[in-house]
Amino acid sequence: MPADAEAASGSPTLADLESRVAQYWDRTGVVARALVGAGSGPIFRFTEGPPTANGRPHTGHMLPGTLKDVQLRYRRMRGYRIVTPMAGWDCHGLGVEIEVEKKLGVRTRHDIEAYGIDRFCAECRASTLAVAAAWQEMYRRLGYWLDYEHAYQTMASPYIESVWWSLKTLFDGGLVEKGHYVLPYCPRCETTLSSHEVAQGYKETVDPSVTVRFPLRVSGGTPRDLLVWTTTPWTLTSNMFVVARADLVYVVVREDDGREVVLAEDAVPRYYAEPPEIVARLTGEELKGLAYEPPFSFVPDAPGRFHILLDDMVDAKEGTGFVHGAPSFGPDDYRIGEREKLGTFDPLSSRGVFTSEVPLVEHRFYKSADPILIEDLHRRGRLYRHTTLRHTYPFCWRCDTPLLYRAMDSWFVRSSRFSEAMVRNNASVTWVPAHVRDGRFGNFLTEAKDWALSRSRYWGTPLPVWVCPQGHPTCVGSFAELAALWGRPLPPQFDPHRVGVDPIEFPCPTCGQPSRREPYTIDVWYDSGSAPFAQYHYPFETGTFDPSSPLDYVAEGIDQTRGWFYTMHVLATALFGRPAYRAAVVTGMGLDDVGKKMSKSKGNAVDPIDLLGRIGGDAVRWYLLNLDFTEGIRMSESEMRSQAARSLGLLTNVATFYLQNARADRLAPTRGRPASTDLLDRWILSRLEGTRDRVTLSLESWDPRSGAAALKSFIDDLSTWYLRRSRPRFWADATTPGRAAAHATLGYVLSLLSRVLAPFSPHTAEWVTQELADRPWSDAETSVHLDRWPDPQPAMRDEKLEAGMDELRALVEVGRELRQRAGVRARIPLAEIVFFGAPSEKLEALGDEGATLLAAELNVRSVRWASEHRPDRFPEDAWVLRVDGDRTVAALPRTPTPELLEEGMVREVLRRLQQRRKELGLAFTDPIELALAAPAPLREALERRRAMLERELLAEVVDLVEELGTATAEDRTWEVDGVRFSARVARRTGRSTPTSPARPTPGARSPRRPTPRTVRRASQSAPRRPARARPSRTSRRGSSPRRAPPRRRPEVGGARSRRRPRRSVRGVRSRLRASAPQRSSPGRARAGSAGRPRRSAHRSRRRKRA
RNA sequence: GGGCCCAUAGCUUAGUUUGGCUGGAGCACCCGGCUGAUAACCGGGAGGUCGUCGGUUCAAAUCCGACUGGGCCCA
Repeated sequence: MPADAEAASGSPTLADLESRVAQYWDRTGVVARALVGAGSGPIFRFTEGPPTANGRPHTGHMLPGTLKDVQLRYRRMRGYRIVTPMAGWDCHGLGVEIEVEKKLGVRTRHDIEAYGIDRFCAECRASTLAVAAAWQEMYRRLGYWLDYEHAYQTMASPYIESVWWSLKTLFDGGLVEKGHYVLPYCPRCETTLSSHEVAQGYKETVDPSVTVRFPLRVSGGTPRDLLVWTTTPWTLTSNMFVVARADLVYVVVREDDGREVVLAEDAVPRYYAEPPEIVARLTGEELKGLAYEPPFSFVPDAPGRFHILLDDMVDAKEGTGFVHGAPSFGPDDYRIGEREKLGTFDPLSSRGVFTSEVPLVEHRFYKSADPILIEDLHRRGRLYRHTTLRHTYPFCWRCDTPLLYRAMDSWFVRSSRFSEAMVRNNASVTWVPAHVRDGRFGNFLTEAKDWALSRSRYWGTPLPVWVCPQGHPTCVGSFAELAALWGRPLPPQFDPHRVGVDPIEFPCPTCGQPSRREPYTIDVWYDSGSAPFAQYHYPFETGTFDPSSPLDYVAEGIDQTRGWFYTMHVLATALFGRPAYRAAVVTGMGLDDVGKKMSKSKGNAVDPIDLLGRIGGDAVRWYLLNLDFTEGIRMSESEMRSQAARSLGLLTNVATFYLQNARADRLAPTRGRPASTDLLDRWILSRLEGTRDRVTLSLESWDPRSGAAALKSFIDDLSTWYLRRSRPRFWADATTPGRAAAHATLGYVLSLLSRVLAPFSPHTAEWVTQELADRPWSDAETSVHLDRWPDPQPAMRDEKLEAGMDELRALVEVGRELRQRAGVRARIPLAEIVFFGAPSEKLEALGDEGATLLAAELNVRSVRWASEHRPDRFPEDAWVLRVDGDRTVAALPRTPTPELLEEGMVREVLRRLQQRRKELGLAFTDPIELALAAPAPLREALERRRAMLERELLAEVVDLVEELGTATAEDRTWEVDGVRFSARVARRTGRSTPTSPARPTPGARSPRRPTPRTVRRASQSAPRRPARARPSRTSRRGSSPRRAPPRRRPEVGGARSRRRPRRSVRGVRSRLRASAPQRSSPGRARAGSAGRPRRSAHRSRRRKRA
């Protein structure tokens, strides 16, 4: 935003403000000081969830960063020592490899090995660092303070050594084992895939849908066939059993050809249009153990094979109620095969091609074998039905090859063995939102499966297990241990990646034969789950890591429940027997501004760094913190802008006001409670204390939303009520005590508010703090972020006062509405407003000051309460407002007295001249020369108030004339209520330093007479610029007739309907009603009839009066 | 296909735990007013099938069920 925008408003834009603040932080080293922390305070354990370094950050990543930063700033201000605010990068993994593969133009494992694993990994390392730099830049602009210089990296040797230690610890406890397990496998890439890779590759596809006869082996009787349905006919080559469900009802159906088939009763409608002839009904239990003829003869017969088994995996929602089992090609199949000790049969090569074990389709890719196999079944009369099915199926997200689930050798963490402990440990975790604990996360734990750890890849932590030809595994837990086993020192630049460890062989400790490393890397999620201890190189260096203590706080996106939240929890439970964290906050994912998931392919992804550069980190943070962040987050730049303008912009404006006015008196903001007895001062201090309280509570309960809402509402009250009503005091003469009290109060409020705001909007809070400081922006290394969190000050809180003010503000609304309905502008003073009833206790608590405040806001001379609601109690020529339902009744005189009218007109003139001053770009300290032309009555009225005009306008010369004389382009003419007047305003030339102040009149408004120093400060912080050219409102008003207010009948009882009032008007009104005599008046008119006022021209009447 | 969560005005949302006043705000829009920090403020207006359908109840945004749409996770 250009500098002149700043000048126009007097406040900087958020983006400008932030760059100034960021420069200050850089220059003074405040960040480093804050990160070091208080030193002696209680420890707050924290670990930054390491972003994966294979893709640039997107806007969704700003949310967890914001939440974490809010909490860390708050804890620092509470005196905690953050252990540790270290940034971290998750460096390994297939994602990084793929980036590098693209860059190098290689596709297959063979290509990589030809290129050289060492060179390939070096590229991976470089790629990682480049991505980390982008993350750091995003976080920096967001104001997320971490120690980036000492960021932990999962690819660093010490980190890897810690991971090895943990693996060995688990291995020694029997929790890391080699197993044979069914995993998603890409036959083209020749590797298993991790679950999140598989999730990326689901696509709709068409597969064969075949129902096959499995003849039961029965001696004699009618032949009976089990009907078995599958969409993967190729797996029938490896069939070993059929599964039924014990409690399912199966029926035997006699077909037209006399054969009998067996299927689940629920499946009958899927196979028969007409109800078939059913010859028998059986439960699954009764079918158990029956033998059948396998569909093919490739699987050797062996005890237990080719029988009906029972399992709950079966249901009758689709298919026939029988599922065929091929242990090598399905997780359930494998589990049941293991249970029944049936062995495995896998006739596929590593590239997914049938071997000679299945001669019928030898050399065929598994998918393309289907038609041949189906044809063979058909020829042998085994095919019952053959159609196709459209469904979703996983494909390799890299090469689009259909994946297969296949039993493979793999290393596992046997997490299923300690799932109960994980559930137990989870019970004490505070989750936000709470349902995650027993919902999604809890479910994962209860059903925890073994964790497939090994990957057949290159860029990752190598699995530190060596195996000899006898199959004796040796798990290595440290570099020193490896050297000892090897019998010689590791090279000086030892790299524990594959390049460094693959060549190492050592004699098996058990049998002495040479052991070679298992050629796997481990799942990257194990790396990041190790962060809480591995970032310290525990246990080789203990540092501040305490194995018995969970982290106090973590926050990440909901996608991490199965990711980082889970792996940390598994490792914390297995290694340390405790939960991984005490509080976990889970956020929704980032969506675009129409609520769709952001993705590069859709082109709707916004670059967060660009966004932050445009609108600033505080605007983004403020938006995120005021949302329900547990749901999907719409990243709407325009919303961010407008919400920030409404709160943070208001605050900077209030601060600017304070600086321009209050600072003139050299009043430094006090840290102690200002001693003012003024009603508004006491009120805003009470509101401040309440706000501090709510913010504290929200941050203590890990959910900043209610705190942000409290801050928003406070800033609104500060600007739109406290400051608006306090302005006259700021303009009072310098010697007036009320002025000093107002200054002290506002300064104190801004100072304390900036501390409470600091965790939420660190830049804005710092700006306010610096601007208010004795030595602003000095190199004294002061910062609001080095301040302490404000202590509770219960004495400052006065809830009765707040309640009373709420009622008062509700009455203000009634009064304003009344004025509008009566057609009397706010600028024209009126003698009184009358409310019927008695002021409530709450309102009474505000005392005379309350009445004065109410009168001032409504521009009436007095506020009167009439106990009885009688027409003769109304003011002369009353205009009565009655609020139906609540039936607050209030009245105003409709006709101002001549004196009041005159005063009002003078104020109209004054107002336009002030506007003119502003148009001319004059500072409030610039003196002017003024020539004013008006018809006689108005001119005389102005003449009588000449001194006041001079004061208010800082006009050193005032010529009151009938006509301005020779017209100039600078002249302006207005017409108000039919009265025309003109003015010529010019900056007073010559010495611009103001001369002596106007004679102080007690209680009267007077312009500030700042000291020269103040003038300089004011212009420094808010350089003026020429006024923006914009259409003159006054001329517009002059040329178009004012919309007349609605006519109302002045009689009592004019009813109208009213939508729900704001604030607690209701309470005020119902209490008013209690004392209103005709509360049940049957004459109450229906809304919309008598109460609906007609539009009518009041203008002529007002003109007449004028 | 399964699990968890969500759906209130064009947008952001309060209210849902524990059913009960006429479902409140803010932004944007229209009319009017005010304004010496303000892109602000004040009054009025318009804008809601509380996602849909069904159930429980004297009474449902709120409790229950199904469905639709969205998000995440799993398959």
